[in-house]
Amino acid sequence: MPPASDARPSALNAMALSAVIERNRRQFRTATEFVEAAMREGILTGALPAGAPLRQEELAAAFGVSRMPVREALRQLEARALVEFHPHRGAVVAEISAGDSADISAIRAALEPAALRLSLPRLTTDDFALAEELIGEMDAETDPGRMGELNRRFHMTLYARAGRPRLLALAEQHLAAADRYLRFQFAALGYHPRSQDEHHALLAACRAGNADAACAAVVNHILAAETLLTAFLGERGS
Amino acid sequence: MPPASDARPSALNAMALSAVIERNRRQFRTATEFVEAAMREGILTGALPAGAPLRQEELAAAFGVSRMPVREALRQLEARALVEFHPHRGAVVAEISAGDSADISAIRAALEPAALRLSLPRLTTDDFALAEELIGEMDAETDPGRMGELNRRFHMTLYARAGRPRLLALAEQHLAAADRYLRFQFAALGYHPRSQDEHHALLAACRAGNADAACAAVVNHILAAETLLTAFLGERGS
DNA sequence: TGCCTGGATATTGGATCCAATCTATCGATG
DNA sequence: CATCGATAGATTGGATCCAATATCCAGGCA
Repeated sequence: MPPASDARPSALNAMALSAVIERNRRQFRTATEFVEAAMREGILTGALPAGAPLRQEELAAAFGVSRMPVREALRQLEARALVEFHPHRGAVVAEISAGDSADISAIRAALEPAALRLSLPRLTTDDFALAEELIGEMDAETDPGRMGELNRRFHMTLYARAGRPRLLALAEQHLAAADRYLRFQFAALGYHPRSQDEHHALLAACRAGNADAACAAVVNHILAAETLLTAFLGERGS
Repeated sequence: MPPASDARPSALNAMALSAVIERNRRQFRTATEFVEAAMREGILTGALPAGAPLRQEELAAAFGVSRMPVREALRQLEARALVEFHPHRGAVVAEISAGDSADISAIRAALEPAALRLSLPRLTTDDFALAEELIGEMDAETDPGRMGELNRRFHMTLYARAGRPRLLALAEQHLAAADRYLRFQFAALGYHPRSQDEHHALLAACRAGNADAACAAVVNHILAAETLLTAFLGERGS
């Protein structure tokens, strides 16, 4: 049953998506790619909140295409566990939960140290400089969306030299998925300053070339955020 | 005219797919699910070889459906990196390469120990018995397809109690992807008996409740296969 | 003779149309 | 008055149809 009153708020606020839409209408060769990218960004940034019903007709109208590219995009997102299909009842944005958060954290805690260990020996001083710059930008950032983006770029900068495209894609995918949760926490609790300390510690270990310490720092960083978030989600009973 | 001089061998041999098709036509609620499952199995089992062009019309005819479910299925498989789209040139089964194999092995070597570590404390004697039975079946198996299936079930049995659905799905997905490569090696080199020793060692460590040893055994097992395969693929220059 | 150009063909990408089915409202009945 | 059932509406799943584009082959030209 939908939330009692408020029958169907048509949770798709075209407003939130319009920014994504307008930005890069021409950037993609096919409409399907465009719709897929826009919807993924919409889900990850929270413009499409968890549980929101995704009506094909509505989305098609919002994107100015027919239902078909929307359907194909939804299938791709289903394969990425970002949307769920219910037979003849349509698709909804995948729900978030404490269990799912723990799941994603476990995956991150497995993938990211592996990527870092492969990448670390090949990182250059330019990479370190970029990573440090990104930490600095995070200090000044207040918008959750930009913060997530900076955090993701910081992490991926350190992993970038791993030379394993699939591993990196998987890591980035789950880093982005974690963003959904971190944004949630960010909005409720505000920015946790210890995170920045962890970023500095991680970068320092990388600069020192200490792979074990760096990997430990990454895992610690991931699990610390997870602990914080689990407690928060647990309290809300969600 | 479709046949013409048969310039393109139409690498899709409906013969190979028919087994998959006939087996469970009724099992799926939607045609898209059915096509997606059948094609995924076809790719992973090698019935659809790497590089094979996937003509929508042809697949639709083979499955007895229209092009639309095929298109949606192809999009899902694209998201799983099993097929590649070339604009206006169609989709092909994703190529295999030494680099990709190393990529998948790196992912497995990261995910599977994590899953095992979570699962190990909760494994029951029944689980161990099933795992041992699967090893036994592998001894007698000669068909590469069944062998891959048994190997996958053996591994997943040990991870099953991790209680992390996404982590397990990801692990199984990459275990299946690795199967594509192992089948390749299997056909060329025959079965490598040391693999069974590794399976026994892994199971023994699990039974002893020694998480560190078990994880080390898994990683060793994965990397040993990878080393063998990389050498083989490297020789062929693929 | 070799290369470039142009048209024919095949195949995909996208739109529209139809059928199946789930939801919801409204009415009948115990 | 509550509960159950039927009918109407909405929405998805699938099929067919049209447009856009890449490939292929033939023919002309340097």
